[in-house]
Amino acid sequence: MIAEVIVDVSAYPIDRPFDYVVPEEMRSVIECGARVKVPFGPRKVVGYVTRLKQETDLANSKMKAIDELLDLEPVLSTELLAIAKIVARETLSYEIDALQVMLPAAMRAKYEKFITIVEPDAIIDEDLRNLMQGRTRIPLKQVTSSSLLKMIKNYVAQGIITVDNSVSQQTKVKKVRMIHIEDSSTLASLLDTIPSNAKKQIQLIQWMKDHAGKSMEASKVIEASGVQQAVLKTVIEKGAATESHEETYRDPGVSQLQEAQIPYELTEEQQLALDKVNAASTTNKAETFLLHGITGSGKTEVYLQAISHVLKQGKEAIVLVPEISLTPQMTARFQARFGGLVAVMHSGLSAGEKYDEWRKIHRKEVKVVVGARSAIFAPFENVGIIILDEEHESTYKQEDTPRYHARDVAIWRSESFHCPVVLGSATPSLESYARASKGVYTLLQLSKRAKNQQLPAVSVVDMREELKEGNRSMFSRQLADAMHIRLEKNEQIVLFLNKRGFSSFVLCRDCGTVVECPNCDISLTYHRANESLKCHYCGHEEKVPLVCPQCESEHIRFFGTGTQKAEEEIAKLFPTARVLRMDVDTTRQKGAHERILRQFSEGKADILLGTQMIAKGLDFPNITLVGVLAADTTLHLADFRAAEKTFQLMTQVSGRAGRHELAGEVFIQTYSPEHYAIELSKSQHYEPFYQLEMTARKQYGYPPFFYITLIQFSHEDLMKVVAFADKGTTFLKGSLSPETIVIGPAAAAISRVNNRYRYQCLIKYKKEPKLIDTLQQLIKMYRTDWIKEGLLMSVDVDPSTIY
DNA sequence: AGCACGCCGACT
DNA sequence: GTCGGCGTGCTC
Repeated sequence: MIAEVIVDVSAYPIDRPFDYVVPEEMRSVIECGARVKVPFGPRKVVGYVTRLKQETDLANSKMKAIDELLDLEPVLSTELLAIAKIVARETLSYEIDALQVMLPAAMRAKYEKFITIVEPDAIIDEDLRNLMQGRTRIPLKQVTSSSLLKMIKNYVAQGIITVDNSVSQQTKVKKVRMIHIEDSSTLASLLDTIPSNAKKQIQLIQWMKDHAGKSMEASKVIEASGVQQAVLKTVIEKGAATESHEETYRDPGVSQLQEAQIPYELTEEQQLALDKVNAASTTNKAETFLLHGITGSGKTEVYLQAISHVLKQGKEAIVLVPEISLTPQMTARFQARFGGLVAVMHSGLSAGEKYDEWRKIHRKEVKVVVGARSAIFAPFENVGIIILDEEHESTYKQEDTPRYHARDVAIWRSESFHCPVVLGSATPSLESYARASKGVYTLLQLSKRAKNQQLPAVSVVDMREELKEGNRSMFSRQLADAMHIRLEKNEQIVLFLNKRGFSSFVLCRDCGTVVECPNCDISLTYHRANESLKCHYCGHEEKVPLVCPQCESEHIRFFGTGTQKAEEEIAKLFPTARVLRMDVDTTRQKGAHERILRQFSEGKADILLGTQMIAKGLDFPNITLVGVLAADTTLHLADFRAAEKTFQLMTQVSGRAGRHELAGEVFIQTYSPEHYAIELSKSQHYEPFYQLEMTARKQYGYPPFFYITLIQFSHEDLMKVVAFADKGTTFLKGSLSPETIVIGPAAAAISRVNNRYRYQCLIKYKKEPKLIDTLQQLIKMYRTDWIKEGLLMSVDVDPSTIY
């Protein structure tokens, strides 16, 4: 028997299956999708079995045998193996990368070199003896001094020391010590043998008699009986109980926010949508739905009931949410409805916790997974429905290899399982809405709010007028007045600002110099907390200059507005208001999101001030006012999705107000009130925005009218990057169809990051059968020659941003 | 990607 | 003379 193995080496010539002989003893147990340890060249690596066969063209003499079978139960189903092939092909990534992305990071192999002393007596050196401390095998990386390293090399040559490579897994299954208490008669007779001065032992056995025959965790026994660890140990040795180590799951802690468990009564629209989705799941139809529902229209309830429906058929459900730690309310709702059947997967979990959640899915102990992007690869084998909430979110596109889009993977998987996909959004991506309009997806509309509340009244405030009237503050008079009223009424306010930090940049008013990052072509951001300037691209940090570095003028000051600056201004204007700030700086700690949101939900603050992350999912009854401090920030980005992003953001943020009994009001402050993305977010009407934006996309040749692929080049040397970008672009132009448009090369919007110059080239096409092939050739040239000259090149099919 | 093999300069 | 620099080529 021969196994085709994809080995854990990300390199161009290695990106193909290698044949290995399956040793006799593995033949009855080995399966596709299992991990194996194999010899590869002079070393050992982990690989994935992708096929088992009897024949090979390869000379028998070349073939080696599998070293070790790592999984008796395969970690990847044949379905996921097939999906990995599709992902690798469509995103032009290595198959091994596509396979690895499907598994929790904790399962990835760890490679470490070790040195082993074969002849301890031959080692005379004092330093080496000290380092070894009597051990015969230590990791090579513990040897730090170069003189010792040299010496070891010598010993290796003489055969006194050997170097070996260990391939281990980072995976650790958490074990707990369980105590199994004997029956009461055993305990009673044991009690007679305990000397009367051993009071603690007697106390423990007495306690055990009340719990005779039971099994419980050692820590619980110690806590409940009130004795020390040592006493327990002695008593066990005397035969009062037995102990064992059992597997357990780490407890990531369930969100505190709870919701009603009973399904809500559906509105007519919701029921209609649900019926259509249920019909598809009942008849095993791979149909993609676009559930377009305005904010507060109760999309989640439709998801929940559609999931109930598939669970009743004995199938599983995958639910994707943009980034789950942002919406603890969402998870809480799923857990309240489906209880222990839910696994949660998001970036806030530790590697061990993720691994445990993965194992619950793999063992089919849960039926529903709620998670961020990578949860699309949940190892279920009988999926009945896949849901992507907020389908327009760009976080569904992975920004590094494999650059897959969860929406695409969802549709591929739905075809394997013959199950429906539900894409839900109040502001669908133009691509999805266009597909729904063409009938590729089935459009489901929810046009009314579920509890029949009014949409909030949205006002657009022209900040140019404010400036003219002499108001230089970042709060317009209208917004400030509205805030005063809410504060008096003890209602809550959400303020949205799309920028963290204190202010966007530092500018000299005499010579116009903006302080820029020395490594990147971007201005630095002022951070109040440590009086520093930070680069958000490379992490460069420096002290705030007191005088202009160019002209030495003292008239150097901060411009623009960040969340920290806003917080300060609020303190000045509304001294009594209690403010919570939520941005990447205040939420870096684990659980900080939940803590801030809980504080706000418990009414411990009047104002929640935050960036992007507060736009989604907040659902608190007492929020009646939403203010967008600067709507323009996303509008003028050099990206074709800028208008769409702005409209989506405005609509999402506005949707936070007045979701319950109290009516909501929204103020959008902007310097471009006439822009259609802002103008139309006032009414929250998606359709007119869609029509206008489609006209613009058509005119400029962007998605959904054209597909796009972005090639990025970067090099430390400006001349070299230009030369390579030119070479690449010329090649593409010559190889692709004449109808395909190749734009560039041009300098990227941020033309230098981390001291590397960046150029890019954009391919636009409606139909390009040669695309994948041509890109493969380009990548081959890069991998074989260009990379050696220090060039970095990336290919992004269907990029989320070209900026 | 790693790792071994192999062919030329500066040191004990 | 040897140590070690990194160019070249291979991995079932």
